[in-house]
Amino acid sequence: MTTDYNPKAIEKKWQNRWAEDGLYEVNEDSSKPKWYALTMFPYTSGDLHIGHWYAMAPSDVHARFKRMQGFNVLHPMGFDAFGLPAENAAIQRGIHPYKWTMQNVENMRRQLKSIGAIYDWRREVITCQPKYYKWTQWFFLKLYQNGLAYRGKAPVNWCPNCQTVLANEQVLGSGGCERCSAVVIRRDLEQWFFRITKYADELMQHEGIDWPERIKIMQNHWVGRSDGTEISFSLDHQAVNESEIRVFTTRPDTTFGVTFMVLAPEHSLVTQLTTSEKKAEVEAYIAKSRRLTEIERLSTEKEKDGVFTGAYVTNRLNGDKVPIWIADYVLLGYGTGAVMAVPAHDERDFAFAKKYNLPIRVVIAPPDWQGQDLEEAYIGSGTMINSGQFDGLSDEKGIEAISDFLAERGWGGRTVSYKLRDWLISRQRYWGAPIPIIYCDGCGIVPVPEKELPVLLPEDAEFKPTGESPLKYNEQFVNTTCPQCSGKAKRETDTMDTFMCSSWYFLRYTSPNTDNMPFDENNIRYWMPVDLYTGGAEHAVMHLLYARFFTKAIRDIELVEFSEPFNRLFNQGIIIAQKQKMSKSKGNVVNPDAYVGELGADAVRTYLMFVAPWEQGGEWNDSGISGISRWFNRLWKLVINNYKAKNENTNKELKRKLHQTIKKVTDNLEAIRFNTMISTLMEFTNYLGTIKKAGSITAGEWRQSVETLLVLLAPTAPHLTEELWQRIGNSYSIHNHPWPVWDEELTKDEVITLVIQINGKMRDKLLAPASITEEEARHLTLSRQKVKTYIDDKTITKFIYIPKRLINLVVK
RNA sequence: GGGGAAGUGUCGGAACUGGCAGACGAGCAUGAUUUAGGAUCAUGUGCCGAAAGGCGUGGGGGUUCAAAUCCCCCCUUCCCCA
Repeated sequence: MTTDYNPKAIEKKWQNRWAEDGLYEVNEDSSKPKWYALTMFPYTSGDLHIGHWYAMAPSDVHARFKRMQGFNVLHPMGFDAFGLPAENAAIQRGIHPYKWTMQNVENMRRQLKSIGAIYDWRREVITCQPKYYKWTQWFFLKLYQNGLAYRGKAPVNWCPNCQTVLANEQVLGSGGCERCSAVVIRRDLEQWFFRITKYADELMQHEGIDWPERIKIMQNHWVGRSDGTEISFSLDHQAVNESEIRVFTTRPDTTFGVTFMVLAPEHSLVTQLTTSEKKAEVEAYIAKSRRLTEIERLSTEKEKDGVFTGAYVTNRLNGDKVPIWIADYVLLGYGTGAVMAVPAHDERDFAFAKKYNLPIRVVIAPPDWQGQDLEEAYIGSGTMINSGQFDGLSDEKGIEAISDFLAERGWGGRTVSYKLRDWLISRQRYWGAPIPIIYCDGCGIVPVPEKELPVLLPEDAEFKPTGESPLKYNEQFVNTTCPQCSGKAKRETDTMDTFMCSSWYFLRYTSPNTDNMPFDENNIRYWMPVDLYTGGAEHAVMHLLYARFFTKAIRDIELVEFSEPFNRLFNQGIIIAQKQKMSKSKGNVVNPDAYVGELGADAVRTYLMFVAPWEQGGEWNDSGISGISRWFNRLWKLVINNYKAKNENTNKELKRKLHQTIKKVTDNLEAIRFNTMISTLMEFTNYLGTIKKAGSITAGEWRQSVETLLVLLAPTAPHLTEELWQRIGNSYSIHNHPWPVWDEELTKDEVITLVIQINGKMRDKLLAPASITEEEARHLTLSRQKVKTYIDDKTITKFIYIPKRLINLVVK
């Protein structure tokens, strides 16, 4: 039976067979080492594009490799199914979010199956299903009971178009909404928060986990720990109870240079402090700054402006009266919402002082400074001056000395500040997990009892084009009774940020059908933590930081025993087309289904891995994928057509090439270097091609070589190899075949090429046995005719010999 | 402005701890074969040069017997943050 390679037919055939046999069903098995290979689950957008393939196909290859190596491999798949687009579809097209989402799931599941991955669909997780979000709510209650969830008022990013709160990460650099681009404004709302800041320091520690350096750096920037000093300025004001205003600074050594103070416009003391003649001006300024986004306020492009409140504080170190200003470059949420301004030594303060003609007092002497006015802020180091008893100290020593001095007198001291803020999880939306909280006039905030979970989303919700949450107006949902006093009460109508759903889905895969707990303890102990987590780098600070926080939080609640969910993280790059990111508007979107239909899933999988290093991302190119197709066709014929041996002696070179190939393919897979792994397999195929023509190995060697090649290629091209495996008369399934091992001794070359350089330039080559000594090499080199013409009448001043590599003669 | 990654043929990309630059694939060229197909096979393909040879990894300098790889300065691109 010799037919042509027909990927369409064989792929369908084997996918059906594998599904029928449950070949990839995975169960806990303590007799095998486990391997948890996780790919970030996709959002239910409706269509599996080439970017999904780029994320999923290579990770499946790696998981299959581990499986063949004898690991019990969990490589699950599911759907991140809550989120705004489903709700927009409901508003625009009148289709219920659940229906829209599940239709998308159907389609994407079908497309996912065409990849030919080892997903065990019995373990599928869909976050919008009640059996899943019941446990999302349960975790909320656990966090609440343990003081890690709280309700608070806070200025939030509000998109007037979507009518919802956005996380900082969801606001574009331009200050627009991530989804609709409308200008985001600031607004105060009662919200639910998770106390992620409690874990700020632990989140900056990545010891013991193998993550890309740049992701760790990005997370640490996001947490933004800054060690500094808090300084109290005394306040004496009849309208205000407080007797001080505290500021945070990393430069307490410049405290004698403070010439004004700046408060955030939202600072709680501003209204009381403002004098009557300044009131109108201040109020106008506050109104103006409310319209600006945080990004705009902090932008270095924007000129710093502000308003004097008419009030003063006193600098305790030198008794100076310091005027209090407000300016929008100071944020309430960072530090104390107040900064001491030292124009001589801070760029922003300098610009501000120049603009409003405020004094500039130098307290750190710049090099060669003669007392003249500064042209610009001096932010470098130097000796303290104009600082009373601290004069003469270096700025470094001054930081210590002043901090200590303040601490002794109770005027402040060393402290730590973070950029990280608590995680705001409330969303004024329908399509998310409802926050399981009830508000009772008598009892206050009452958590929904566990036995009443899940708090279901009402099916009869009405989706208004205004975008307001339908839950708010659903009487049946809102009105309830208090679990404590049985009186009339109202439900929380906000739902949870979908990052909450994705903070624990990897736990659910271990026990997707456990119904009395979110997961089975034994299964968690068996599978977790994830051994290899792969996905896009765009999740560096959001999902990955939240998932780490969540894990640490439930560790402290004693639900799990580990601190880090993902041992090794790997970020794949982005697949582009025609030098650009793919997008519908550019019309350069590559549709994987079309290529799968024509050239096969195996070719698409292989091409995506071959095109470039996975972490780098690559450009889709039609002639590139046809190169893979050609290789498969050649391989097909090579294996199918009979081999005629013209030699009965075993071939040492073949054995060496075979073992070198096994070694390189294995090492490359382990290191996640798929492109070179594939080129190694191509080289071996080409080598077998020349062997076949010559008939230079025995029939037994031929069979062994072909079988090994198929096994090595099996993770990459699972359908093609299964078909050929069967056609050469081997038993089903190649995917249960153990991974080949190599013999290090057999990989070593017996004959080596020594490169001969003269003065560092390559002039000649020498074939020699690997066992050659330096003396022999020198002798052989000097007797070469070509070498003689170069050294001629010159003298050899140096003879460099690098065993098995080269000889370099330095001549004069 | 700060942080990170990267610059290698016509293109995607190889090159282990410094040791033959350009593996593998694409493209192109020539030839073979064929019931003109985006098939298959063979050969060639960094640049200059007739050749000998010389020059070549963004640019400039340095270390070294030897640099794509290490160090310093500069330029460009991309990503993240402000």
